[in-house]
Amino acid sequence: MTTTPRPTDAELAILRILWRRGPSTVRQVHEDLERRSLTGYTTALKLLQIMTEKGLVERDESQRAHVYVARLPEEQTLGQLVGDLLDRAFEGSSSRLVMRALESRPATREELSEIRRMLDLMEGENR
Amino acid sequence: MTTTPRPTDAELAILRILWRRGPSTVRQVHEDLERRSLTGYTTALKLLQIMTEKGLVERDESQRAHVYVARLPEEQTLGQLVGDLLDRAFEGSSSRLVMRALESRPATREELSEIRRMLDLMEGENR
DNA sequence: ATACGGATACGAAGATCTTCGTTGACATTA
DNA sequence: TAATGTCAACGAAGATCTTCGTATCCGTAT
Repeated sequence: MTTTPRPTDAELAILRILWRRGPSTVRQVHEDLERRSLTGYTTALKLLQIMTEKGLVERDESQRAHVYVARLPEEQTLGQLVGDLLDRAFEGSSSRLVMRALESRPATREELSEIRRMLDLMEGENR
Repeated sequence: MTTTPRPTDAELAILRILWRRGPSTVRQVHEDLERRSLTGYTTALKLLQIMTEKGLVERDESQRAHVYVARLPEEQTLGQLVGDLLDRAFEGSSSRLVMRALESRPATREELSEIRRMLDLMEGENR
């Protein structure tokens, strides 16, 4: 029963880096982070330490420069985030959420057909 | 240029009540709120005061019991929330978000076909 | 050994969120 | 008019978030 808290904005930014890069040291995360925001090295370090306490990441201390990894796969965490928003704002109705998503960021034609493919898949499943 | 900050969890809960009930007094909001969570009257009051400062709600002070209204329509605020999550977590790709939504909360057959209808609509639009 | 450089640990400050107790204003009623 | 009850205002406490400065540890090169 390993339930992790919802990551904060800053934490999510770091998770995204870890998902993309794989296992990384603080320095690597910080360098990546710096591209977008101007934050100090110790800020990244502190966040990673807190995220370790929360169970959002895992730390390998066998090397001098500790190596951090996201504990949950990207899909799972993003699914939780969406599910959370679904509950908090949409009364659990995915169709309402999808409607808002498509209106707020009009999808390309490719995306639309990709979504259709997913719908076909889902319908096939629970038939 | 009326940009409102992203509502917090507690603020969103109140907005949802206001969208559903329409203009409401603190007492009414509190009674509604109490159904789910056990929070005090002054908590609801304080939240509504802060939300007024932030511009999330508007206050009519002409009566002794002030009357509060959500400043933005539900669709717009939810659209902002989804757009925000889209940027923070999905690199703006709505199809990826839709995929996560449908996997994390399998939709009913009715919802699925409703989503299809929306897709048809969208495709029709930007053709 | 010593000094240097790169790394983590610690602690703290300021902002924001959530909650509530207390106070004072004001209207209704006895 | 005095008592009672309802309401908003205020302030504050505790939690969490975000950010850093400083201290400390430790390997490596002198």
